[in-house]
Amino acid sequence: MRYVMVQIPKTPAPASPVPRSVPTSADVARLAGVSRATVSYVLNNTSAVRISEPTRRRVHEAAKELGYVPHAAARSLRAGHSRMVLMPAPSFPVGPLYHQFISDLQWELGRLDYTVVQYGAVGLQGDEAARSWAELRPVAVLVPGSGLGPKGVTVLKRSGARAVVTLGPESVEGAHALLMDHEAVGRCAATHLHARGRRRIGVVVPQEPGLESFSAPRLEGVRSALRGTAATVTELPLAYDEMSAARLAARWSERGLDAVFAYNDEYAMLLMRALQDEGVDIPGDTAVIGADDLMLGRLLRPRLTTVNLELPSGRDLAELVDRAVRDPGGAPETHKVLGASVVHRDSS
Amino acid sequence: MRYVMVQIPKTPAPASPVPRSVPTSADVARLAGVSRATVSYVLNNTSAVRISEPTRRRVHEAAKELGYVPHAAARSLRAGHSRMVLMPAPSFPVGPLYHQFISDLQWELGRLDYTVVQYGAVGLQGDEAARSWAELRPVAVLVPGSGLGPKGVTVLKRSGARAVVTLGPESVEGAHALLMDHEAVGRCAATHLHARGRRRIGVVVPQEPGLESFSAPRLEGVRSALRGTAATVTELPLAYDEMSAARLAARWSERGLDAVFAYNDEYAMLLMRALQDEGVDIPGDTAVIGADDLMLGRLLRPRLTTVNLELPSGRDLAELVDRAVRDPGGAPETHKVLGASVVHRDSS
DNA sequence: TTGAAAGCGATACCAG
DNA sequence: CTGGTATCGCTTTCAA
Repeated sequence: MRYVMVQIPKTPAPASPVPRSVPTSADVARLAGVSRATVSYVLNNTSAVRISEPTRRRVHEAAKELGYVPHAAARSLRAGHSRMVLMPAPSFPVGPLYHQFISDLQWELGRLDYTVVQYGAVGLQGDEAARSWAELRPVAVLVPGSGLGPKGVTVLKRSGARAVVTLGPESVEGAHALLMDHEAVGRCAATHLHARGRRRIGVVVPQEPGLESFSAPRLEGVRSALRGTAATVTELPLAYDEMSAARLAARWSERGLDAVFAYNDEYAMLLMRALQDEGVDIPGDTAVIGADDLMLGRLLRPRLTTVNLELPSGRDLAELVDRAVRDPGGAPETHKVLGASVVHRDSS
Repeated sequence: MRYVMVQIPKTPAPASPVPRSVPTSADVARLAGVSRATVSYVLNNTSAVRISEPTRRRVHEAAKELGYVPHAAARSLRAGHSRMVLMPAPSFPVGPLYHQFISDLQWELGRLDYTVVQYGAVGLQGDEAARSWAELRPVAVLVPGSGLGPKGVTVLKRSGARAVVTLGPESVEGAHALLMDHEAVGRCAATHLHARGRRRIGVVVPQEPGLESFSAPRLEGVRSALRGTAATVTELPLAYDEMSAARLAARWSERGLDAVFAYNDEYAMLLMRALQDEGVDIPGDTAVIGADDLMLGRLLRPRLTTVNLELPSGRDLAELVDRAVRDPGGAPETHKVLGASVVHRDSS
């Protein structure tokens, strides 16, 4: 049942009259009795020009009185460039790890005097999306996931973006790349399980949309790590709810799996609980390993073994962006930025 | 230890030459052999004017050849308004609930032809921040949390924002408000615990910064629900790590608490595990209740009792925004938008 | 020390 | 049907 918003009756609303028009620097100039140029000089503290103290005061007072706020679009139009770093808002559900990363990044870019803008470009696909980003004339674009093609990169560069950085599984021609090597996550998990004697290995693949670009390489990583061994790999579709987990667990013994890599800790916890409820002994009958090293994984019993992922520091990425902006001609850099390492606990 | 980005050696980079200048509609006009006006008509499908088919083709071809992308800032400068809905990126860590809400909202506003932009204004405080938002001349501003004062609202309105909506614990003069009544969450939890005979009630208060604006009202809600009863309320500071939880649990018996409301499910899970490790029986010795109704709370044993929060639908909020934009003179609406209800499981 | 004016890119009015 | 042109708000050169 959908929750319905309930309006609270209002005390006689003053309904503050909408100001007829937004004050411009011309209004400030008029009120202060100076020219627009002078206003600009004063408000921007232009050092190339000296303005008398009385004039400065008059301008500042006029600006305050009118509630003047400069118009960013007009300014950057005139300047011919902006310091906006655009980031399409990720369409997939992000975990705390990624959220922390974004926050850091915003902070660090802020320190370098960039302005970070997350753009909600829902509904547009690939090059369409790139076009709509280009309309904002950002100085740099940071694209998470794998939605950008070489064509999109060209569009962005042609429209003045001095740096295009992708943050995903593969690098794109012409753009800097932060390679999130999700295959390494799968390899890491698989190697661990194999080393501990497991041979019939299941891999959970979330059914939630938007996660394929992570789950597919993780699965492929498992496959590649086990290639040439006697171990088998079984794909296990799983939705993020208890029913789906129960269904999977109910027929567990039929599959004869002795280990499972569960995509991440959340799916791992879900599945582990369902298996335990079915009487499967963990890690005796089946080993379970997750990924992301969530705090909560340590709370289950047995404590969950996991693959710890280390994202690049926001600072490093901010510096990469800044470097690229300053030297747009430079060769695209490609960095591997997923430190994957097993944290062995009790579930494997 | 900080993970260091490793650069991968590049094959001889073609270092695509930066295009000398960004194509404008004038360039398109020149190439197509028409005037800028005609270009504008063609590319915007202006219906008030008929352009011959051959001309249209020439314009489209020229635009494609040059990779022309219109300049959003110039356009909105000329138009005198934009359809940008600005949302300061929340500074607090957001859960899956909130993330889903934002996604929905973006989608729904997109359907109404608005463009949602999350603005990373880290480091600025209150009215400073409002000023920097106003520079972007958004048509509407959606402010999560409690960082906006009446003064900020005025600044935004003066600079042309036709709707200002706050999404937080209290309403602000002049702005529409979506009241997230976190006190209700605390009241809900406290009432439940009290009804089940608990009298010495602890309330977890996270030590992580940025959460005060949620935790304080939740605590106050507990207090107000128990006012006039014999029950006592004890504040329990807790950081989100196992050590902190263990420390708290170690001295649990001294406190003689028979119930705890743990801020949310994550803190509840953390604390519950620590208590169990100390031999505290749940719910026998101490009842535990969380909030947010996370999937993972159902995985612990005993299953975690929680307060389910229902956020408004993105669609409702999108419609509120649209309504406000169309009728900026209308009285500010105030809606209560947190449906809080106890989900009773086994930990209480 | 201050002011006049050009121009950033796109659009819409009014003539032709 | 198409082209000139004024205009949005701001910065910055050049003159005064």
